[in-house]
Amino acid sequence: MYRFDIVVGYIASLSGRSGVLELALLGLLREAPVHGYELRKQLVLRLGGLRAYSYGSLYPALRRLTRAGLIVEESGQMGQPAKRARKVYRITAEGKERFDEMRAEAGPHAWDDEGFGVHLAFFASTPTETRMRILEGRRRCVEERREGMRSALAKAGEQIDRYTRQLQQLGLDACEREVRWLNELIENEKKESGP
Amino acid sequence: MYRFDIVVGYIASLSGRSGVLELALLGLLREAPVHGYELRKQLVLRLGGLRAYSYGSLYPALRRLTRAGLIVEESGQMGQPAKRARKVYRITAEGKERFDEMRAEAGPHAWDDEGFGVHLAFFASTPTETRMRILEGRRRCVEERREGMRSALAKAGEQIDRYTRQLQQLGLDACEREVRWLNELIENEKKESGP
DNA sequence: GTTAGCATGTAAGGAGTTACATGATTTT
DNA sequence: AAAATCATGTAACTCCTTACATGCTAAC
Repeated sequence: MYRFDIVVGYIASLSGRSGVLELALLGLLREAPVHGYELRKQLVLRLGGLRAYSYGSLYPALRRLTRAGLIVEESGQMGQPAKRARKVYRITAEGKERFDEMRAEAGPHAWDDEGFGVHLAFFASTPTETRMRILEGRRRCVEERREGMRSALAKAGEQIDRYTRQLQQLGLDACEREVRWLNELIENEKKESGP
Repeated sequence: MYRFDIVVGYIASLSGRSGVLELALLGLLREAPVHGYELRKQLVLRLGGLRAYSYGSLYPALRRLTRAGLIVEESGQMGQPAKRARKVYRITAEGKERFDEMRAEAGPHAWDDEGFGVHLAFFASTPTETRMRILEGRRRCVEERREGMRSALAKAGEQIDRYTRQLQQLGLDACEREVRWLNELIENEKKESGP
C-alpha cells in the first residue's frame, strides 16, 4: 500500500510541526516551480519584509517537503547534475492536497503575526469559509492583545514609566487599527457570501 | 583573586547570550526583591503584554543569574526551607554593575521589538547618552523595516494580492507612527541635555 | 583573473515553549 | 476535603540563526 520509509518520513517530518514555512513554500510553489534561492526572495517580498528566514531554515525545509513527497526536484538539465547547480522544485498533487488541508485545518497558529501573514498571502485562492475562520480568529487574537495592553495601561499611572506607557499606547493604537481593518474585511466577506 | 567556578559559571552562563530576559529580571530586581512567580506577572505588566515568557524560561534564567552571582536567594524564613516555598531573589552589587554594563553596551538587539521594550522599561534610570544611542538605533531599525515595506508595496501592483498589500500598509503606518514618536523623543532628549 | 553575486548545503548552538511533576496555600 | 491558585522546577522538543563550506556564473 504505502512504502514504509515514505510514510515514516512523512510522519516524522511534517506531523508534529506547525509548519508556517512549509505552508509558505507550498503556497509559492503552487503558483510556479522555483528554486530555493528565488523562493527566499519571494518570501521576503510576499511577506512584506515581516519575516526573512535564513537559508539554514529554507533548504532543510525543502528537503523535508521533498522527503514527504509534497514537492519534487525538477532537475533543470538532464545529463550532468552539476554539483551546485540550481534545483528547481515543483509541487506534487499530494503537495497541493496537503496545502489545502493545512489551510482548512488553520488553527491557533494561523492567527499569530507570522501565520496570519502567510495565510493572508494565499487568500485569493482560499475558500470563503476558511477565510472567515482565519479572519475571525485573528480578530479574537488581536482583541486579546488589545485588552492586555489596555489593562496594562490602566494600571500604568502607578508603576510603569512614561516611556513604556507611550510604547504601549502605540501598540494599542496598532491593535485598534488592525481590528477595524479586520472588521471591514469580515463585513465584506459576509456581504459577498451572504445574499 | 576570583574563584574559578564562579568565573567559569559567569562566562558560561552569560557571555554568549543576548540576555533580554536576564536584563529584564535584573532591572525588576533592582527595584525590589521579588520571587519568581511574581516576576513573571511583573514582566507581563511592564512589557505591556508584548512578551509573556513561560516559567520554563524564567526559572532557569534565575538560576543562571544566581550561579553568576548577580542575584541571591533570600531564603524568606530561616529554619525549615520547605521544599516548594517561594524563593525571594535580591540583586547583588555585581548584579547592579552588570545591569548598568548591559545597558551601556546596548547593541543591535536593543533595537529589536523585544529588546527595545525591555530597555525602555528602565529608561527612567538610564543615562542620557545611552538613552540617545538606543533611541537612535531603534529609529534606524524601524526606518529600515519601513523601507522594506515600502519597496515591497511599490512592487505590489504586480504580484502581491490585495489582502497582503493591506496588511503591509498597516505595518507601514505603524512604522511611520513609531518613527514620528521616536523623533519627538529624540528631540526632547536633545533639548534637555543640550543647553 | 578576480571580485561580486548567485546558489546550495550542514553542524552547532541559541532561545524559547510545552508538558509534565511536585508541593504549598487559600478559597469554597 | 475538594478545588483553585500560587509557586517551583525539569526534560524533551521546536524552530530558527549563525557560521561555515562549497562551487557556479557573470562583470569588470
